[in-house]
Amino acid sequence: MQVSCFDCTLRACGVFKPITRNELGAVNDIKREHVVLPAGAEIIRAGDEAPEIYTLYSGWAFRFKNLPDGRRQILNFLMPGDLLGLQAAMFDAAQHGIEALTEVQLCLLPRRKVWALFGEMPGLAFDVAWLGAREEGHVDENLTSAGRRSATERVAALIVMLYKRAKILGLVDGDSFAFPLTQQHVADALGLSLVHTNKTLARLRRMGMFSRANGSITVTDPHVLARIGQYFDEEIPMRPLI
Amino acid sequence: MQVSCFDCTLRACGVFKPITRNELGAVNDIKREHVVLPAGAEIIRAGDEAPEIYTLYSGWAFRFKNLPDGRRQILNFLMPGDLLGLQAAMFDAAQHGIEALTEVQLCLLPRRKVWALFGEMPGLAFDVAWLGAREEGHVDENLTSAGRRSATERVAALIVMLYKRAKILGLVDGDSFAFPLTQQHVADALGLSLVHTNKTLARLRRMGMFSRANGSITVTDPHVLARIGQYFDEEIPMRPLI
DNA sequence: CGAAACGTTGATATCCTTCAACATGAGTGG
DNA sequence: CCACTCATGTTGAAGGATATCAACGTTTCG
Repeated sequence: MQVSCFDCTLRACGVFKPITRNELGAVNDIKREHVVLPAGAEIIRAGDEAPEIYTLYSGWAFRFKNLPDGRRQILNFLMPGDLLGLQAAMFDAAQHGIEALTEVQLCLLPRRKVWALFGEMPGLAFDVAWLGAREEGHVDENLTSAGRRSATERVAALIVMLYKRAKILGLVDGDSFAFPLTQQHVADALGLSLVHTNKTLARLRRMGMFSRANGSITVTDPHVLARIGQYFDEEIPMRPLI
Repeated sequence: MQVSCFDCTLRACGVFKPITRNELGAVNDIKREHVVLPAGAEIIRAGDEAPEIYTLYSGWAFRFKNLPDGRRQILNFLMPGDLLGLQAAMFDAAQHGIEALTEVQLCLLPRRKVWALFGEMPGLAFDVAWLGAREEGHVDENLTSAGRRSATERVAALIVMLYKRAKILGLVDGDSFAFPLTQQHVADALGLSLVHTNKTLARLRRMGMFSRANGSITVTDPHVLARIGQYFDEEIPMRPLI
């Protein structure tokens, strides 16, 4: 199990922008525990007061909102290197839930200490804000899907988006990567019914856009899928530009 | 025209959390220009490189994305006290546009100086991150509308949301406030067609939920409208909790 | 083996979109 | 002052995309 931030394999693979040894030490100092939770675990519950902040070290999770009658909207997916609970920690109560999609390893960063870090390590404060802005960008894209893309476009755009993120993290092998979402997750992320999601996935599969086997997905041609999904992002660079 | 941050009428009306005289001085030092733009002006264009950051001093604006074929999704509305262009300034190019909904007054905060401020005034760095998190919360809510609410619920939720924000800003008189959106804006924010938006608005109006006159909207009963819209927020406090 | 979660498929219903036409009001130039 | 245009709002009819309902298949796992 991961212990010291100095040995962090995430950092080694270039997920984070380089930071100074001082900054890394400061992060290492405030990191409290290394938590492991199983798939399906609730990491943050809507309404939680004073939730903590975590770095997702391994595994996938998702952020979501529920309407009073139980309808669920997934807001965005979280992958290694993402910060969990930042928005929630800023307010007096979490406005959303976060649930683990796979087994996850989390690095606990007590909120008070993160705020304290703002004063001591301004570079890290910037990085925290940057991670928040990147997450907002993902939500923006998902809102554009739910609001203005057809079912086929939504599914295609979602798969490409996840593919690109997985690729950056080095999780893509050939053109395959582990895909832990059920069709219900896809439906709740895209604002579609389960049945229609199933039929849309089947259509794209029959078109040869992707294939699935033992929990993995293989994307035949990311560019074609991006065109179908009307999805064109400008590669967000890892290193914030100051 | 507004000149000094020390005289800022926004600050006087309690929109911002109190900051120290030092912090205020620092903000005042980096503030460059006071810009006035007419309704419809593009404040930030998607693809802009190195856009600046602004505080919206007066007026309304909105943030949006376009698909290649022109379909438009409005991501969130911006009201006085909001920070414009923060997300865009963090990356190498803006992933969205920002357009003025009414005539707007903007306070220009050069991005480089804002980043410099992170080092000198950690309290302000926190506030910037907090404003970003609040905006993300608005996008979350809009995504939940587009993905999981019916047309009637979406319209109701949008009106209540804007009502509550306007109320906090002191823009609500009785239960009326200036409402500069066209039905096309409402449609693009909610992911509905213009025609269906019109009919849904008409239905809610006939139900007596609200009325309109010379650019203003009057909400009959915010609580009823919130119930129709399945919209229940916990009042986000002005002052961040550290 | 049985149960539970997940996936698939067809039939039917409905919400929302699209198309088309017209109404209203503001601004503009003759 | 009128004619004109353009943006915006309104309404009805028809079509289509997506939801809902129902049933069954498949996989996983205790």
